[in-house]
Amino acid sequence: MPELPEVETIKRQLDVVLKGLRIERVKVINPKCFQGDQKQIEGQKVKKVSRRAKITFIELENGLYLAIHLKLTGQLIFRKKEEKEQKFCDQKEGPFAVCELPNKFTRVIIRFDKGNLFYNDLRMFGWIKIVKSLEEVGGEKLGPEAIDEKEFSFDYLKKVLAKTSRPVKIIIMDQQKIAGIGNIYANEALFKAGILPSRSSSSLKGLEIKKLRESIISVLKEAIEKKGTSDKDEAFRQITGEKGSFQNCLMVYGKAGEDCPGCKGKIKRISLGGRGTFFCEECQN
DNA sequence: TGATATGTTATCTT
DNA sequence: CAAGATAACATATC
Repeated sequence: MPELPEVETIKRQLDVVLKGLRIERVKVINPKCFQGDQKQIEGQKVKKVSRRAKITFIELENGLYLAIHLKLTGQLIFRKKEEKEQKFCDQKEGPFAVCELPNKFTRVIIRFDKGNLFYNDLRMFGWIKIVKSLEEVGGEKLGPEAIDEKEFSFDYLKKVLAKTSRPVKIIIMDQQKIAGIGNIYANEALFKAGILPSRSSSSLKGLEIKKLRESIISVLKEAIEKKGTSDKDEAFRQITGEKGSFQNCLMVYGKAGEDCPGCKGKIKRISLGGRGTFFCEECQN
């Protein structure tokens, strides 16, 4: 699902494509997904596109932002006006195929002078909000960015983990403590660090904390390079409609019953905090 | 048919 | 009151 690497991929691509374009009209097909008065942004030019945690911000020249959260199944697809041919069509068309746009899951269409930005969202958990600041979408509550090596320091992580005995996986997924990690990368980072997801946070030793931090940073950065994860059923697409490729690099996520890549054992699955949790009992402790 | 998937928040419990 | 746990949100898939 869209976590930091997926949103970063979208942010980078949108910044290139939208910068300087003018919003002509906003068509809200499903009002549940759009908050604010679209007249405030019609006619505005895009200054740049940025990201905080899993939220994308389209910054406009009048100082307003379009804040977008994709939640579980949101997609942002940009199609140039003259681009009739639909690229990156899935062989077998699932609910997340973007061959034809708009489709039945298109909730908002933002028409620019040079193309259309389609917001698709099957489950409609996600949203687009017109805001004046990050605070309006909870920005002040967020912890440091998980890929910010300065802010997300060893000392910071050590301090956060020392405060609680809850499972370490739950803590690293808590956006108020560290921003950007979701279920996929929490599982992957813990495997890479050799730490069981259920381990009490306060029981981690200095060396384990160091390894966990390094694993989080390296997994996220590699996933950004691979342009995110589009697993079997997954909604995530780049703004062209193309899938990401980090699903080919997953070690444990979604692999219950399969061989562990590090030993002879099998990947186990448990539920932690109501989320699927994947690990190897041999390699993680 | 019902269990399952997920990010965030609201709400309940300790 | 805060921390922690859990339900709710929507819907397609197996």
